[in-house]
Amino acid sequence: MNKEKKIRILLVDDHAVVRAGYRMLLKNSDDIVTVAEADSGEKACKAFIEFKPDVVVMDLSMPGIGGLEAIRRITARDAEAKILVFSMHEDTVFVEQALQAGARGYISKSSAPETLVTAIRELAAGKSHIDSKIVQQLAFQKSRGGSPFAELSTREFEIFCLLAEGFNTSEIAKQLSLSYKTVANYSTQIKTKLNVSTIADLARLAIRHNIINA
Amino acid sequence: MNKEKKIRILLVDDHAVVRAGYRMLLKNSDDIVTVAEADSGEKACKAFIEFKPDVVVMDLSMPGIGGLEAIRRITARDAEAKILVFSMHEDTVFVEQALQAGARGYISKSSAPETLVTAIRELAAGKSHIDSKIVQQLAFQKSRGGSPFAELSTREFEIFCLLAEGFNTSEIAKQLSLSYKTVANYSTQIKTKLNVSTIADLARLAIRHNIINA
DNA sequence: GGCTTTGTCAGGATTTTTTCCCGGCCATCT
DNA sequence: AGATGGCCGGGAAAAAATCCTGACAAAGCC
Repeated sequence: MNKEKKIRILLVDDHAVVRAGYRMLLKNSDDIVTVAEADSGEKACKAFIEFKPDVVVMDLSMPGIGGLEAIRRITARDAEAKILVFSMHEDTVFVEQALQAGARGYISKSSAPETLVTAIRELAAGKSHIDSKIVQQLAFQKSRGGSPFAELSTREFEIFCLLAEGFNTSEIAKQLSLSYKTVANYSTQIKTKLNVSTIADLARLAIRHNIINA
Repeated sequence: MNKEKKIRILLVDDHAVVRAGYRMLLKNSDDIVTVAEADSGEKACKAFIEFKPDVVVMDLSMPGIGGLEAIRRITARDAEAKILVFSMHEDTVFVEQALQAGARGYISKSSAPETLVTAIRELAAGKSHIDSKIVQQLAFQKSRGGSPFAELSTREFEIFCLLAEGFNTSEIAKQLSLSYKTVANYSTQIKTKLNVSTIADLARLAIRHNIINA
C-alpha cells in the first residue's frame, strides 16, 4: 500500500444514490478516502470548514445555493481549496462560471469513470484538471471572442431577444417597423452567429444567460 | 447466502461514472447481479433482447431515443418486462409518461440508496414500486387539475420534448423512425394543445416545468 | 358481436417561413 | 477618398408548417 497520507475527499451531490456510487467507486483507489459528504451547497461549506478535505468533488446543480455559490464561499474562506466540479453540464457557460468562482478542475459525468480518480489525484498534487473535450469547446468559443453574444450587433441582439421571447417573424417586423424580409434575414444571421439551428436552442441560450427568464 | 436465482439487472444510464457507481452499490446486495449495461435507449433495447434481465434500471434523460421511447419499445416486445425508472426528474409529468409507457416502478435519484435495492426486489417479485414522495406529488397535482401536459398523448409528449431540446422536424423523424410529415403534423397539434405559437414558447414552457434544463 | 372513440401514422395541397444571394444606403475609421 | 461594417430589404428557391383527408389498431361501450 502506501504509507503517505491518503487524499481526503469531500463529496457534494444532492443525489444520495449518486454519492453512494461515487464512494464505492473511490473505495477501489486506496490512496483516496471519502471523509465527508454533503447534499447541498450550505452543508458543503460547513463540511469543508469542519473536515478540511484535500479535494472537494462537487456537483453544480443542487437545490438552495447552487454549486457555484458554494465554490465561491469556500474559496473566499480558503483560497487554497481544491475544488473539482463534476457536472452533467458540458456547456461552456457553466465551465467558465465554475472556474471563475474558483474551481480548479472540471470533468463531465459522461467521461470515463477513471477520469474522476485521475482528476482527484492531479488536483491533490496542486495541478488543475479540465476535461479535454471541454477544453476544446472552451478554446473554440474563446477564439470566437468570449460571450457568444459579443459578435451580435445591436439590431441583431434586439431581434434575438424577441425571437427568444416567442415572437414570430412578422410580429417582430411590426414591432420594429421593419420589413418581414429584414427580420427573416436577421434571424438566419443570428442563428449562424450563435451556432444554433433551431429557435428552441436560441431560447434556451437566452435563458441560460439570463437574458430572458423561462 | 441464497441458493435461489439472483436478480439479473440491466443498467441503463448515459453517464459511465454513474453506472459504475450503481454497479458498485448493487454489488453489496448478493441477491442482485448486474448482467449488462447500456448508455443509450437503442442499446438498452438490444441488451434487453440479448440478456433478458429480470429488472431494467433505466434513466430517462439520454441522447438519441430517450428513456421513454426505450421503455415503450421494450414493453412492446415483452409486456412482462419489469422496468424501474431511476431518474433525477421528480416532476410528475415524467412519472405519468413513464408509467404510461409501461414502467413498473419510479424512484428518484435523490432518494435513499437503499431504496434502489428495495425497489429492484419488489419489481423482481412482480410488484410495483413508486417513490412515496412522488406518489404524494402525483395525488396533489391530480387534485389541482393536472398539468398542461396531461392532455398530451405519449407520442405527443415525446415529440414535445425533442422539439424543446432543439431538434428540428426531420431530425426527430429520423430518430423516431417516423415520416417527416407525421412529426410536422404532431408539432402543429402539440402547439395547439399547449396554446403556444412558436417553438421558443414551447422551449420556455418545457424549461419552466423542469422537463428540460436550460 | 358491432359501434364509437382515441391514438398513431402519413399523403396531398397550400401557405408560410427560411435561406441564400444580391444590392443600396449611411456612418465611421483610416 | 476609399474601405469597412452595420442596416435594410428584394428575388428566387428550398424547407417547413398548416390544414385536410383517410387508414389502421386498440380500447371501451352498448
